Amino acid sequence: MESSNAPGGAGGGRREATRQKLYEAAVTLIAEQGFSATTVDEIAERAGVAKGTVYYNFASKSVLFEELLRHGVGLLTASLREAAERTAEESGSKVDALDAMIRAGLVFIDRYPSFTQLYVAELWRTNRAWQSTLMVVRQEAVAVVEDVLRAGVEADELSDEIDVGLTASALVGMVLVAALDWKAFQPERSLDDVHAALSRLLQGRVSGHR
Amino acid sequence: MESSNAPGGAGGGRREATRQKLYEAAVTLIAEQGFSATTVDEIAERAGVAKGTVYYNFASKSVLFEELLRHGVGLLTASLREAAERTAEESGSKVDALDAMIRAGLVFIDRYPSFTQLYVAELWRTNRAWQSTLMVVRQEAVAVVEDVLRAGVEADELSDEIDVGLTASALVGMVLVAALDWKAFQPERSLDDVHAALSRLLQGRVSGHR
DNA sequence: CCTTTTGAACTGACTGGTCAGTGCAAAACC
DNA sequence: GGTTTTGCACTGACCAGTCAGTTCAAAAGG
Repeated sequence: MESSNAPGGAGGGRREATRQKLYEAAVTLIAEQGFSATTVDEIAERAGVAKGTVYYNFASKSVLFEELLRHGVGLLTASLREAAERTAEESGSKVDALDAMIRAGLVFIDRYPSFTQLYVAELWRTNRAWQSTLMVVRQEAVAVVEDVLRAGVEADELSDEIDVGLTASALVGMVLVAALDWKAFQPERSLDDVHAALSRLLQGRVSGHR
Repeated sequence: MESSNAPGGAGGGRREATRQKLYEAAVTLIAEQGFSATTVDEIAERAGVAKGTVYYNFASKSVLFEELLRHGVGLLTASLREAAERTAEESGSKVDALDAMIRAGLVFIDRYPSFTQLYVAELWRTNRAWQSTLMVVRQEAVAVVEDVLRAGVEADELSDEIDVGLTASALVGMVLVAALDWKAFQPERSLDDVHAALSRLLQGRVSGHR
């Protein structure tokens, strides 16, 4: 017996493929309608599986959502960290690293706009079942930015008067909102274009005549 | 909304008072749970009125929500515009005006955190009944920031290379996310403190050694 | 008296979750 | 090799509960 299942990690198991389909179906539906307005029947239908399959793969609707959150933010965090490290090797400049992370953030949002939207919509809610999951996962992502900021201060490349936590939040917000507006209202613009505008803002070349 | 009254347009009619109570009840519940997860019974109960009263005052749950959105963003827009105009009279500097608007934004979020949260959660959704309302109302608010940016470019106080629309989005995002994180994770910090950190970011005193 | 509110009962549609049963490919057996 | 068994993955009808919205007679309120 011992037939199918995924040994080490992401194999091509039938199970894993089904879960992936369910993630993809759930992410767009929940982004559009919100968690509560999205029914399990809809998710199953869009994924092309039966409702029972959803409950075979996930303990409940909430659990499906929580695992989806973890999955998505995991991708983002890895991408940010990779961008920061790659830049660190090449240039050593922390401002360059921040800039690279901004780009990585934009690339992520460009690829997974629905996930981003859903994440933003749920992040500041209180009293929800998955709130603790959300907090943990948020901290993981923000911490990557904070680390770079802190390193920048230590390298005397950034002012030591900055508030690391708040500045990290503000930078994340800047990218998040600009990117969501981009995808929502001007999807034809290029990523480079958007990146350039945000770079300018980051490097303080907005106020102060050039 | 959240706390006090400030009806904005009406005297102390009994009807208006009831609507106000319903707004206040709805805004916190929907911010916490989302629109779909919030029941009309809950809203009525928290407002201290009978369910029939909700339907006497609003055609439906959605209409209540839409009018709530209009009401809230109206307050924000007025506040932003007022801050910009007041600063314009006093100093004439557009950067000062932006700074004043940042503060006005923070004050608003400080006073109505639930409304802000609910607004963010709904803003980028698609295919929802109130989407057009939301777009209109968003544009009203962003336009205030854009106007100041444009004036700043014309006065040669800001670089003419900036992208007005995107920069406005980014600034709004910066304030929004920083403020929501502030209220959610460090509510004990003072508004001045947060404002100072954001001012620094606005004026590009982060990168570049002082 | 005319407007507003009450409060409880009712409906009809919808939803999360369940469960007995099916299909099928690898494993065990002869 | 051919047959039988095993159990994973999946199915979809079904159930018990929930909710938006309606109705209405009666009570405040002003």
